[in-house]
Amino acid sequence: MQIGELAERFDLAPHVLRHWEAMGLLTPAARVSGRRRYTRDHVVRVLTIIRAKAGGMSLEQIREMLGAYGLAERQALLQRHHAELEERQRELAASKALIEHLMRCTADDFTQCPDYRRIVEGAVGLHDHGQDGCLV
Amino acid sequence: MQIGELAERFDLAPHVLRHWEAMGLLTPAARVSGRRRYTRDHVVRVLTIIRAKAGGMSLEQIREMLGAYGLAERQALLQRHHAELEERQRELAASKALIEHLMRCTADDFTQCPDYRRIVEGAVGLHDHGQDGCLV
DNA sequence: CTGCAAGTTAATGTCAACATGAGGTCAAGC
DNA sequence: GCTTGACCTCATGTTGACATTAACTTGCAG
Repeated sequence: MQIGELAERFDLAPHVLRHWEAMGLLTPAARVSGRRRYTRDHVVRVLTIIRAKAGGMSLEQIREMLGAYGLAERQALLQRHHAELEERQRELAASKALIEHLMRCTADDFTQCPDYRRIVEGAVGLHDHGQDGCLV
Repeated sequence: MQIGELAERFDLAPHVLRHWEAMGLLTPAARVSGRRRYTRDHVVRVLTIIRAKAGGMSLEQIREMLGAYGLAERQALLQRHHAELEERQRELAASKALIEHLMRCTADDFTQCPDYRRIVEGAVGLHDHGQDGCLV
């Protein structure tokens, strides 16, 4: 398979695959008269990269993970990334809850809505260390 | 409240707040001898920005949302962003499932693990339009 | 043989979201 | 009155992940 076909399968531009290769994420198996030839393994690898990106990993992190051929090393990386994903899920859920509240809020300027302020102020440790109303 | 204090509350660098202001996300209420003075409203606004960013919105999107003072207009934006968040949640869940599988996989090179390949190939529409084993 | 589409490398451009640095202002304390 | 520290503006640098362009080669159709 040549670069164009592989790229099209995943709706990528060919230069993206070259870029990933330059970043050390992809290693083309062979060249036929200077052109990259990809195998089924590469398909799996590209999919892995795409999925990992969708999960918020940087190319650098993905490179590490793909480069970690030792079982133990890889599992440690996965462990870390799994924790990151859960953190992201929590953040997403919080943002979504906020948005859902805003969607129900009919105030014209939502930053004035008392419910909103309660939620948002509870979200971070904002325990009001300005002790009176004089927060000019 | 001055910029340093506000920034410190959210563990931000002051120049980030100035940047957000330059991008039209924040409008300082007043200047006292050239210096920005922030009110409680700004605290709410900063928190809103932070939460929105955590939810994956770009500064541009946030600017739009904060600028949309009409109820209807805002709700439309929120609707869209809510859908985006759900899409992200699905992606995150898929990535997490993949990682969880990888954590259980004891193969030395996980791209060779049949279970993994099944999952990953099912994930995208990869209905194998290379019709035989000759995918060189 | 002649195009022409699709491949190649290498260099450079883009974009968002800051980060950093230069050079200046201002109020408080000694 | 002089230093110190937090603030100011304006300009430029950085980073990550590509996108674009230029100049060239290759494989195949007609």
